[in-house]
Amino acid sequence: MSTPAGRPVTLADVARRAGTSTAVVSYVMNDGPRPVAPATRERVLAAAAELGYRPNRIARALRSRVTGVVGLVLADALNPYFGALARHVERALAGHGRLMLIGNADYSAERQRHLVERFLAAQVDGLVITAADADDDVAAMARTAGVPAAYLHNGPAAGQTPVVAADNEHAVEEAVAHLRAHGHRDVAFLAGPRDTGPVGRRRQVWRAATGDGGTLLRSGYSRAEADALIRRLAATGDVPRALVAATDEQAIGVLSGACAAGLPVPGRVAVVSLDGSPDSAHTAPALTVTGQPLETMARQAVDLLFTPSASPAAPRAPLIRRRSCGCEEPR
Amino acid sequence: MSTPAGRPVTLADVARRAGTSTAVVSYVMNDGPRPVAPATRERVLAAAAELGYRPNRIARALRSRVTGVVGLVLADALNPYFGALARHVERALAGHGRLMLIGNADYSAERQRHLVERFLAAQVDGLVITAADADDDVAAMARTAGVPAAYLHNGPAAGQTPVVAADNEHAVEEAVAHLRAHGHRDVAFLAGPRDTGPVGRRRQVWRAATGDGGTLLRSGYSRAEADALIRRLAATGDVPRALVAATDEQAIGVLSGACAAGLPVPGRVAVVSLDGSPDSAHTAPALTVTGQPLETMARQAVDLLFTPSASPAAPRAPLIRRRSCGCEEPR
DNA sequence: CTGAAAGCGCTTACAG
DNA sequence: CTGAAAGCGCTTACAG
Repeated sequence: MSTPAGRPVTLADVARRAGTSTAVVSYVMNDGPRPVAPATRERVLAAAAELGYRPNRIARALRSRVTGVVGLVLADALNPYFGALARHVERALAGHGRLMLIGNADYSAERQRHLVERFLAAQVDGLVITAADADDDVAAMARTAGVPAAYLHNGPAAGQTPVVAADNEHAVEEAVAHLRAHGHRDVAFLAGPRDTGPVGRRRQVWRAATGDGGTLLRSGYSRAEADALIRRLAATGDVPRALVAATDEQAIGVLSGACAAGLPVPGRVAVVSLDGSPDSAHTAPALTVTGQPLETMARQAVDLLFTPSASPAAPRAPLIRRRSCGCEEPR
Repeated sequence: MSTPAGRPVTLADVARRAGTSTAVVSYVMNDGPRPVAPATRERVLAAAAELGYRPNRIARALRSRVTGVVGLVLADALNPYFGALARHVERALAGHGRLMLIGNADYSAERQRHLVERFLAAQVDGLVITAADADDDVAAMARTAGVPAAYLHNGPAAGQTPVVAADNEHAVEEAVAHLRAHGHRDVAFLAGPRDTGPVGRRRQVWRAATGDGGTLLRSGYSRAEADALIRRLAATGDVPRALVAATDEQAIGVLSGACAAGLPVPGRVAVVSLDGSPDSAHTAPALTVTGQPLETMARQAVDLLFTPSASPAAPRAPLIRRRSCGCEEPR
């Protein structure tokens, strides 16, 4: 709706129509901070409705220094794990009445930095960062600007900013123990290219849990790269009998590579994955995973923005038994 | 960076330090609209750097009526098809120097309306909407507010707002023809619960292409529901020999259901899917799809915001031959 | 080429 | 309980 002039309706228009001041209109639109007489309130509400008044949040933000917007920097928006995390962050923010600005760093430290700069320029009320590069403590820029920030899933452990992540140690131990219970002495591990971040941590815990008893495999984090690795290994008969994949994307690549090479899962190679994003329940065969509590993680990170405190205890990722490990699938 | 007082650095601070006016500082920060003497420009730039000045985009937005932010309303952020679309929209917007506010409607008309309201209140410069409910022309609210909008993938055909979508007619015809070429006389179709939006259109085109020669199946749009359908059909031996799935999510559910039921794909049931999101290349087996040109679609929708015109021609979704239809996979 | 000043649409002390 | 007015940090005619 707009005034006859075609100009958007402002507070002043409503005040004029209701025969009162802009202060009073503001008080009724915001339910405070001063009381308003019921009769006046009614007049204001009626005027606002008649004119189709929609408050300008930008003007409000400039004056009150609260934009109602929080920025989320994602390492990789195309990865369903991060996609699910983003969805949960949006929902947690909606619970606080906040809108979400989202930006994708595509694993580039430079883009990550650029996004944080732009979000701060946009005067976000807070920043959630799933670090693309944990060596660059971009949250420090937020702190300097007085903007609360939290890392989610991955972030520099040494910095001042809290890092919310699942209990990866426990998850890896569960995964290895479960494959052992299926009778596998050697449990291989499919790691990323380098051992950084939470995925690097998973690799270390696996080594501690298996001693010298398992093969270390590496591939990029995409389905395509894990798929290619398995096909290559299949050509020489070197595919392990049991495997823990560092991420769901890699596990899904293992499944498609094994399928293409004619290697049955779990018969020829048993697989357990460590993310547990929603997708993992509907692969062929269904993936046994340690299910990261994404909703809890997202909520913890968002809550940290509004009530600053130390990093909360890392929530556990329970083992979800499905078919890929060798368990019978429930019907 | 901030002033000694701990207050954020403003244009006025920079002007004071550079010994000039705020107008001139604004001219150099924005490279216009008035010329500035080179020497003055240097002084301003130096002062800004020394103080760590970061322009307040909110203040700029209030004055200039340009926020630099565009809103994206998504029908379902957890669906990789929409996730990939969102990623492309973000990238296209970055090309125009815009940030992206994102909101998830979860297929609810009410939430979709609420998000558009909030985005308009946030004074977005434009709105891209993948409609959750094409019966409710929410873009009309944007038009009233003078904000450009475009529908992407799904939107009301009758409205004033352009709808960008792929050429679904051609895609379905290609899919059916390809399965026919593999020797299947009967080509079934897995549709959604109701025939609305582009997916409903696909169903109609399939019927036109097959006449009475194929079975119509229906399930919800989630992997889980398609998975359950196939298991149910398998129990009675009613799984078709060849199937076109309306969406990737359903096709992936078909794959996992068939795997669980011991039905080989493509041997027992050949599958072609109509989305072609990135995921579809790494399923087991890899999905043959008609690959929607998501990047082109996203770019078209975004460009429409900045240079209004009629809906562009629907880009085609080429058939991508992989394993699930019965083709040999390239090594 | 530069500066003084108005104004974008709100919120909020302050005075009544 | 209500109103007149200052001010958030910018941009941009306007005058010089």
